[in-house]
Amino acid sequence: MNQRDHKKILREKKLKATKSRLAVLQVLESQRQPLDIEAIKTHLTDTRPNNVTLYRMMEDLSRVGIVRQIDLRQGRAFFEMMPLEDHHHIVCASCNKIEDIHGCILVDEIERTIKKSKNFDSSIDHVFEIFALCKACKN
Amino acid sequence: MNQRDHKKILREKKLKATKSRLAVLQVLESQRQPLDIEAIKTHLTDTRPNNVTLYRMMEDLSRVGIVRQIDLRQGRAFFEMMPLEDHHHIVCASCNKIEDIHGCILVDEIERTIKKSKNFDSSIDHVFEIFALCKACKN
DNA sequence: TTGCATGCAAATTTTTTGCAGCCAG
DNA sequence: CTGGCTGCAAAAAATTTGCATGCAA
Repeated sequence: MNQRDHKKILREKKLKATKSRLAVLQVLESQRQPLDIEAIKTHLTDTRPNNVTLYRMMEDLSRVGIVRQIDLRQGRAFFEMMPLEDHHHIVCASCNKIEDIHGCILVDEIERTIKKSKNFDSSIDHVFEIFALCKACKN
Repeated sequence: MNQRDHKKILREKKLKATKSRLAVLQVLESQRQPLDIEAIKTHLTDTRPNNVTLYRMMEDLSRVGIVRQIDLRQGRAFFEMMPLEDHHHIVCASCNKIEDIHGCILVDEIERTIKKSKNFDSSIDHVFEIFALCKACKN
């Protein structure tokens, strides 16, 4: 994904392709793991949007499905690019190490679930995180 | 689950069976849906622990696995009794309505995932929430 | 040009910390 | 009795709001 792609994606969602947004998307893309607001700022070199802007940005990007919000039980929100191929995380409850879960088969499960639901008939997004103690922290 | 059971559960986890804790467990048990700190207080009739106490309580109860923490993307933590038979939720991204997902088959998926992991070999807990727009909010 | 985006200041909300007093075991 | 639990005050951290200015389309 290069900058041109991100511009296109933003435009399709009726969001302006501002420098800040493109920079943030670049960071999320390259880091390949959930980042909180501070971490996003850390990785931004030139353009350094205000925290308020970042919060509003992440809200907008989440709403239109360009990024997704992740809860790692650390008292604040984390974000990552909405994955093309779905994946999730195992999080160490002690040192917060994150390992990706690939090849997840939840799509079918979600389909089945929605079909049985009485209030819902389609899903926007989902989260699936496993919390555990990593081998290192067990000692 | 009556009060005697809760006492036993707390003792087994080396936590004292105080009035506050028993009252909170009673609330979580009877409400059968994730509650935040304010909601827990609302449902407490006589004993009304301080917010600080509630935060510390939920941390302890989560740590030992009596309750589990849920993220509903509402900017604060929700809690529910750790379910005997695993279940999860579909949450409306607009009105926050919650519907339970029963008969979830994630246990096997988690087993498989942990087996493939290099940093982890067992799990404490997991979350699986689907976010969607409910039929009412789609209009 | 025009309205969405951003920055700044300030407020609000959520969660944590320190310390003194309390009560379950 | 005694160490874990709780309350109160206060601080810290995360997130939101209002308004003036800026910039993408």
